[in-house]
Amino acid sequence: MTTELPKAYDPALIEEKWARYWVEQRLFDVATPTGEAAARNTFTQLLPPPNVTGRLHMGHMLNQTEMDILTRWHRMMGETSLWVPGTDHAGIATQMMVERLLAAEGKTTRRELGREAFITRVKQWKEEYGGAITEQMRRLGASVDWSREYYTMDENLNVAVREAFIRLYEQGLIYRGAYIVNWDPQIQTAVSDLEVESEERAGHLFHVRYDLADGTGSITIATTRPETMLGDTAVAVNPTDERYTAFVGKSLTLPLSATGGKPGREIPVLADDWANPEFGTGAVKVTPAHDPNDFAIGKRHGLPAPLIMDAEARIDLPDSPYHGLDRFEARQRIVADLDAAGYLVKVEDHTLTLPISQRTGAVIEPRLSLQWFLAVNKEPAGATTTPAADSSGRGPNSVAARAVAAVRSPTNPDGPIKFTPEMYSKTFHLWMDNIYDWCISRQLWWGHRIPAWHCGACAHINVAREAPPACTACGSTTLEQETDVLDTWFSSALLPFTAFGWDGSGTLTADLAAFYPTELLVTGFDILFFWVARMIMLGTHLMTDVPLPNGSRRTLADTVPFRNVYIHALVRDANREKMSKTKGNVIDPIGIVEKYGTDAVRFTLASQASPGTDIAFSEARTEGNRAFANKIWNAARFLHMQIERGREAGYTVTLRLHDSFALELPEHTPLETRWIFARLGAVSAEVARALEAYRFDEAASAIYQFFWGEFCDWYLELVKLRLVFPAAVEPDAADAVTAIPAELNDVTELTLGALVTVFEAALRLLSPFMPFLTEELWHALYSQVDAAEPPAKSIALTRYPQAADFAGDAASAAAMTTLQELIVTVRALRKDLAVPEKEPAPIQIAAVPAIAALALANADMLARMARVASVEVVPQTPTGANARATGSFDVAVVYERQIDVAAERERLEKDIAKFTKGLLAAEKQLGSESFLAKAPAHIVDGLKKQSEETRSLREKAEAALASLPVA
RNA sequence: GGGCGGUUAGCUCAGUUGGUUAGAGCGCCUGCCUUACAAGCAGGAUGUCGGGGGUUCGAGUCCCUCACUGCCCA
Repeated sequence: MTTELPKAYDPALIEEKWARYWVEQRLFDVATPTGEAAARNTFTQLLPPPNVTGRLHMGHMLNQTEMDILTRWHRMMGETSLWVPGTDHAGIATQMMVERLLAAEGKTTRRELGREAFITRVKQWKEEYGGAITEQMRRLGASVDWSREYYTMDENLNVAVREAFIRLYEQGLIYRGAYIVNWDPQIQTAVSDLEVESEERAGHLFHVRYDLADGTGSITIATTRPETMLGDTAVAVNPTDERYTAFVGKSLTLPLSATGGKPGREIPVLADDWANPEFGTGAVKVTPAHDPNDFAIGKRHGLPAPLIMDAEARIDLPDSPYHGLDRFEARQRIVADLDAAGYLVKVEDHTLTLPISQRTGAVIEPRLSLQWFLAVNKEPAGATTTPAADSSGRGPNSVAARAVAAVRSPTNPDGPIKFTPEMYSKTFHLWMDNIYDWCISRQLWWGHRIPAWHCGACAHINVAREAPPACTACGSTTLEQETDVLDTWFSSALLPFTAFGWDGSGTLTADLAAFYPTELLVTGFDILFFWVARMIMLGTHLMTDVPLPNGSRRTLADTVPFRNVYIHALVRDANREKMSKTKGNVIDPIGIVEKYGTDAVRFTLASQASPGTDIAFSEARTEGNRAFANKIWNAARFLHMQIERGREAGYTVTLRLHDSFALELPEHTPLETRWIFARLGAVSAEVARALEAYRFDEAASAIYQFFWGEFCDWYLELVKLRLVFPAAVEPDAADAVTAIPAELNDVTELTLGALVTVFEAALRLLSPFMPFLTEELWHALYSQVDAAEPPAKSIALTRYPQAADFAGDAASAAAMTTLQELIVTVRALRKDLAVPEKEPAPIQIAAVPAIAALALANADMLARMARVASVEVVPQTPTGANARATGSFDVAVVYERQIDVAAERERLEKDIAKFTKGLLAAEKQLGSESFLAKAPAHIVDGLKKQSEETRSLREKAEAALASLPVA
């Protein structure tokens, strides 16, 4: 059965079909290798889990394209190539989405529904809609192992999260404490520092007078947040600030605090270095419960820290006239009242930097609250090595210290984890050097609940796997489970081992034995700290207990979650603007895919994915790459036609898949076929080199250049010379077949075989980049050649082309290059001479005997490619307007038509100027003693040779110019 | 304020440890509907490599400095 290829390439007709086929046939499922096979011929990657609520964006598509290219490449290189997909339960995002849903449908709230029912509702939502983003992944052809798909709220994750928590708690690394956290009043939870962005906004600096309690004077403070004065417990001035020295130790009466006949509250004036004499008035109010810096001051001076706002950031002081007001409303009222009471000294315009919640966009309210933290710099209890804290005071076995040791950098060359581009390791270390404890609790309902029970009697915290029957401290049975859940990133930090069955027991599962550490993590810079750093911290800490397959204890290098991290660029819009919903410049990858096809978009992303540079996504380039796909499509149609003709002429067309054919070419193999195999080998080597270095752009460009610039533009045109089928020679003649020499027949058959062999190999080369197109054409090709089944269920399961698969033939490659140069020169000359395109013209060539012979021997090639009527070798260099000189030959086109003298003059003068410039530079260097003495011989020789050549070219150009008629 | 990048053709970007006359795609100009492909073919134009200084026989590449620009952290 043969497959008819439609005339035009239409990705819509093929992509969905193959996407479905790959999933249904489970082609990329990986069985756990055991025994010998487990001995590390694996390539394993973990998909950075997209939020289950998410929709695919360009960043995902870039990430997945890169991961898929590598996965497919390693698979085709014969490795056990495993790519594990999954999704993240995304605590805040998911909870918000379901809350919005509830509001929209039934006008109920989470609280009205209750915790249990709400969670059930979230799970329902996930069942129904949570697959959207993985559906999109399937559409993109991601060659993942769907049988291993994870979800960070899966039951096994729950067990693992609990075990990890308990372990860290028992080691004294998890603790609970009252600290200032970033409070998001919209969703009413603490968020980590990483989840806070800062934004500059226009605001005011309010100068407020605080009077001394003894009435002897006043201090004016400056604040951007006057509403927090309700919680002031001091005013601080710098100890070196002479303006205020006399005030230190005295008491101030807090303005507006005298209410209902009660006297105003008194607060002390403190000396503290934090007060900046340069800023504002040099005196700052101190609100320990609502500002991180003030909190630190409060700690230093033992100040009380009264909370003045509730979880929604409304004033929460029942006795105050501001009770119940939103913080911004309270600000206005308080400023008005201060003004009315004469305390407001002045108001300045001031640009302030506001902390904004990344998830909700709400202004963060720093708030004192009880939270759970992971101590990152602390030595774990029971650590085996003696703590010898470094200068930073960080324990050598602390999670941060191990993570730092794990990442390779110029200062840490033995680190087992290598970052690409390397510069990110600097960023990583810089961040790690300043890291502080990670707030891991969230006041949400959706997430892994913290396994702790508070004793109602003695307040002891019981951390346990299951609800304990009684308090372990006092025996009371009044226990209440902690309501907080864990930060989403806590569970995703465990993924590199939970994905392979880690349950906290220290058991080495077969999957862990085979796949941990994973080989590579491909991700964006944005989650370097959120996720990458935390995986490294928890992996290097928790995996120490799991033995190696040989039973020995893991060293640092075996505990790391991955050995390589490739950080890719950000995809921006065509104008290099960051894509954002508010700007409305978000490019939906699915829309682009529908317009141009997945293959074209993948190829575009790959070809622009140069490390360290952001990608300005270009639709024009995508269009160009769709044209590339179309080009290949049409090359396939050409092949099919030739195979059909061959069959009609009685040939058997055999597709000899990477067997000896490409390596041992028969003696009568024509030049162009020797050349194309040599090129195929060289390109295969280049692609391998590029992919090893994550140079997707170079790999893509090498393949593009080969497929279009060499295979299509040259080889396909040249084989038309060879594919002379008996019926095609003289369709009417009865003796057509006998008119063809047997030798020529051999060449036809050989060329037909070479053509399909090269094309099939080129498809394999392209396949990781354009999996759909190549799958379609590969199957179609097998249906066209002799009836045998394809050697695999998919091109993705075949061998990747490698340099050693093809005959290298340097002599043929060089000869071909010379002929190409000759053809291009003749074409250009013909154009200058305005020879009509279809009119053949003779040429004259002067060159060394080998090149002259080459031209004569390949006159047929010249005829086909450059309409050369005949080749005449002449002893003397042709000069004049119809001649050109190159380093290898001089050639003239014999044609009488007058040329454009002015244009020719201009061209020659330009050439001469260029040659002269080059010559001058070369002569200057060659005339320098020190150059001759110090430069390596091959540079000197090369320059000499080149300058001789340039001199000769310049002479010829001058002669040509002189021979031009005077204008 | 601290840190890390970037500045190369009209646009988007390559350019390995310094080495011969700096490349690609897109766009642009000219001519072709050549039976695989007009989503194509052939030919062509275009750069004081951000400015200045230095090291070197030799600098787009290394160093200093300035300018502009982006990102991260305060």
